Amino acid sequence: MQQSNFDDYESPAVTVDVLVFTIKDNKLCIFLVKRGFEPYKGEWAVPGVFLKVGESLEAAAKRGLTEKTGVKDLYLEQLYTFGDLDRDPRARVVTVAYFALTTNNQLPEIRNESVQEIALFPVNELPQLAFDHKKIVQYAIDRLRNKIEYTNIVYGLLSEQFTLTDLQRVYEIVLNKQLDKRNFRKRILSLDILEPVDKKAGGAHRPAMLYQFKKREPIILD
Amino acid sequence: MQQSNFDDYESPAVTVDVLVFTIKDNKLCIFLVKRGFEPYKGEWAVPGVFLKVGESLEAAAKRGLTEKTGVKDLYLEQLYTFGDLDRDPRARVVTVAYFALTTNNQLPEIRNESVQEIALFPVNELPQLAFDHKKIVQYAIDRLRNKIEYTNIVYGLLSEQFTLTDLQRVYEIVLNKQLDKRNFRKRILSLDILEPVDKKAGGAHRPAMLYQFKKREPIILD
DNA sequence: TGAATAGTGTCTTTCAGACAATATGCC
DNA sequence: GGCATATTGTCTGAAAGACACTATTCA
Repeated sequence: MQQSNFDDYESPAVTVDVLVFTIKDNKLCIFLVKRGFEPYKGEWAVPGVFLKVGESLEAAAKRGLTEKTGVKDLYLEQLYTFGDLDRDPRARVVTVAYFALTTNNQLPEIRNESVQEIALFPVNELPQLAFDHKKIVQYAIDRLRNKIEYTNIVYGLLSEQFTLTDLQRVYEIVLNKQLDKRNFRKRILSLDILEPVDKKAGGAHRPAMLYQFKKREPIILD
Repeated sequence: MQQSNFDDYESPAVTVDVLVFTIKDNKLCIFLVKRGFEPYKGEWAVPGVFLKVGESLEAAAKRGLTEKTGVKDLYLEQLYTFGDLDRDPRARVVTVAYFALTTNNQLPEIRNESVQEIALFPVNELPQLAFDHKKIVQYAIDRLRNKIEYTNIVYGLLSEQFTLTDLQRVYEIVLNKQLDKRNFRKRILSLDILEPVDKKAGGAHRPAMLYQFKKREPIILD
């Protein structure tokens, strides 16, 4: 970045989109909003906000979360920046996409006139999406599937205490495949990122040991 | 992204910075430019350009490569988007960083008045850098070191034909550690991404088999 | 005591890593 | 023949994957 005269250039607009994932009814779901304005009015889209000049990217992502979905995130990470020319029919818009994981799968009240409706969609049953949002969602799912293999970010999809069966179920839902119970437990416990809480879960049958993450912050494993 | 009135928002400026890596004198090096304008006039920086409204991010990255360093890239990938508030003392600037790999380590003529000088620096002997570019360079090096472990992008640092010793040397330079010759060859050949060219390299002693990549395009291994 | 879930161990295969001797071409 | 580089295989330990039975609690 060298040029010193800013006025020589017309700037593209910058937005920050947030892909919020959660688990509901044993499905990996994403928060989407139904647009209240043109373009794509009435269509479903990933929630997003315009970046303000006095606001960091991450702050904008958190604002988008709160303003549009009411969700407080547990895990937030920058995904990718999408800047194709024809993404937005109105003008040139570059969007910095973030993805977030949360255990809060309650739908908030709509707090913004730009949004007609908010809903959770299973990622396998997505509606038609505005802009290039289908591509962005798929990119995020791929990232999530990769990243739970070598980090501990799955904590963002679990309440503080959980059984190993709960944990395995989350992995199976995200990866969309079944895992062997013994191998899963062997591997997870060998990572040394969990600690038993020594309480038992109440339930209809044999209670399971409860665990929690030693640290609920991102760790790269191995 | 919902708001439909663009004029409600003042846009941050958007730049695209390009981190071009190559190997010279058995060192991993990066192209840097000495700035011709304030701020940071006379300091070294990563080459970059303002994103034009009618230009895709990748096109801007390629333009930056050519305008500032004359390099034609072999491999180009988006790195990360940096948007801290205080990155640029003049105004709010969001930069989308790309990193590129090339075998061309010739210094081009300076073709742009915003650049006083162009030079290659070994990544272990970096000068003081303008803006937050030190952080960005480190981020790119980390990405490169990770990514040559599970992709074939090292092809961007090698001429079309090379010996296994050449290839091993590149890995050792990038990773900054020595590798066992037998294990390296075993692993690389088992990946099935190389093919022998059946010529021999001229040299002072026993000639080595020449290889080339079956495909010189990004592949994720395993 | 039956139903449902929790919890556990062995064997095999694969991959990474340590390690050194022989082969070839050129001078 | 001497030198410099190329090329090759075995052993060991660790991790991943296939696979099935026992233990515990509650109704």
